[in-house]
Amino acid sequence: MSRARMPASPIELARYLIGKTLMRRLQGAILAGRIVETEAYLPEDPASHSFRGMTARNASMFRVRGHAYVYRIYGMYWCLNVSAGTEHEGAAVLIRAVEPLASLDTMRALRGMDDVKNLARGPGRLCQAFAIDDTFDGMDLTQPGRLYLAPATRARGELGESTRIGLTKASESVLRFYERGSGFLSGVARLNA
DNA sequence: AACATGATGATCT
DNA sequence: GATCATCATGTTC
Repeated sequence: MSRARMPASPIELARYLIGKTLMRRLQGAILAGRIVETEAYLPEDPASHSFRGMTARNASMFRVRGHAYVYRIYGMYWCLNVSAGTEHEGAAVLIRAVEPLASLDTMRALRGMDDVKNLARGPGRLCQAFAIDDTFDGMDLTQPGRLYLAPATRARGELGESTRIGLTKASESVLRFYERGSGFLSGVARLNA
């Protein structure tokens, strides 16, 4: 995916990434998923890790758009973001869910379960299904490698938007985006209408 | 102490 | 099937 074609606005990037493909090379297998749900996290956003400036953990959020920001949540899961905006801006797009497209059996093995609908729905599950951890933090996702972004495999459906999920701060901001009608979304039904 | 979560089991409709 | 409470767990500030 070309960085030049990625919108410089973090919110626009969150919308742009819906429908695009997340690719993962793993021991000869190519895992692929269609991004169906994202959230934007902005510099002046109390819920954003970048809100209080750059630290060792969030440094990748301050890179130019298209780099991975991976962090650990609740002591047991990883979450994958795509850095957004310009260098030093401090924004990111959280990839919250993908629709599995290829190497589903590898994902099933990594997740320890069979149901396709639940393989990669939710940021923690997604990272487990794609074997993503902190070794990916800071990686450029615009170039083919262990993990990268690729064009959509089919036309995108209608875009939906809602408040973000799981937040205590800034929970009213409408910064979550998803492909309407997808059967692979996280969150509750009323947020997916 | 809080946390950008998910698995599980209880209690509904 | 939906919804809700509970808890496991490590890092950050």
